[in-house]
Amino acid sequence: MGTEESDMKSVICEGYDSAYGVPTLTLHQMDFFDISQIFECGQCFRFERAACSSATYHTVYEGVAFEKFLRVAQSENSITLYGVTMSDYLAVWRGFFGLDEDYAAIRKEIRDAFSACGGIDYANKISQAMTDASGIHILRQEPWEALCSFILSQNNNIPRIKKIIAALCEGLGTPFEAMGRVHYAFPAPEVICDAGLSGLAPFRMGFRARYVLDAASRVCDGSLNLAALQDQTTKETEAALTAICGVGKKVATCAMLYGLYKLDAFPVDVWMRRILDRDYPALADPATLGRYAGIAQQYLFYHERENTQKEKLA
DNA sequence: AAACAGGCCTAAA
DNA sequence: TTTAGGCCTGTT
Repeated sequence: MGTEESDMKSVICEGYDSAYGVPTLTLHQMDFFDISQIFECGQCFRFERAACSSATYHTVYEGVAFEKFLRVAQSENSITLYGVTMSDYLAVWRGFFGLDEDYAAIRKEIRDAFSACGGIDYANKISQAMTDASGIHILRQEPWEALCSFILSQNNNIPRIKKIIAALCEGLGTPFEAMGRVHYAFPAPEVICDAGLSGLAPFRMGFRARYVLDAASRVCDGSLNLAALQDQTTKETEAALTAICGVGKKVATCAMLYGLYKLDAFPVDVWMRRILDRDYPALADPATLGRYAGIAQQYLFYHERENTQKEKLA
């Protein structure tokens, strides 16, 4: 779907940052892209907002993905990636950020799908959410990391999920140096298998530890092949994932949307249940929302969280 | 202090 | 096939 074409819309400039002593890549004309929304919509647990004293940029995030550290800064209509060359960008970050997708076209398709389900009323409601959350992209994360992360997310809150994952990576992940600091890759399934329950204990996963371990052992013994699942249908993949102890429909759907890039996967958690019952009662099955249903879900989720936060402050 | 947090498992109807 | 409890742990 619109690969080269959508890239043409942004102008890419290679540069150098003397403060960090690293190459940079700046992408201009970034429509429908907001790192704050992307990293605060609950899809990713390893990126945090960083201090930003620059006059050029208003927001900075830092984190690790694909065993690489990334610092990314955003201004009104451009982003700068630190420590990134053009080949890094093409190999990793372009896909990670979903910059090969045409979000304008996706949004149109989502609106049409909602219209087909509930008429102009539903179309207008989803359009409102898409306007408020217009900078959301679904990240292409590592399958194993996403699966683990969402196993850990169950009956848990985001700050603690982040804390557990950070501890897990520090404890078992391979360290590497970048931009003057030490960072940690997400530990491979083999490492988690070797650690066993006792090795995982320091990370305070609680009852989720044996779930993570079961997932890891299935990957290690070959009964679960995450890479192969990328080519399977969403339904087949869900069956394979829910075979893991501690992985139900919701966790499996998150792993598919965020880790296997199945954009039609529509996770229904307690929040989404509430939203659907209240605003889209005629929508019996989210699967009818088409191939970008998962992105629609993300718009709805972010929009809802923003509004409830505003209510709290008021 | 009791309840809750972006579910899932198990036991019991 | 659907429905209650309980679950590790940390916060409010």
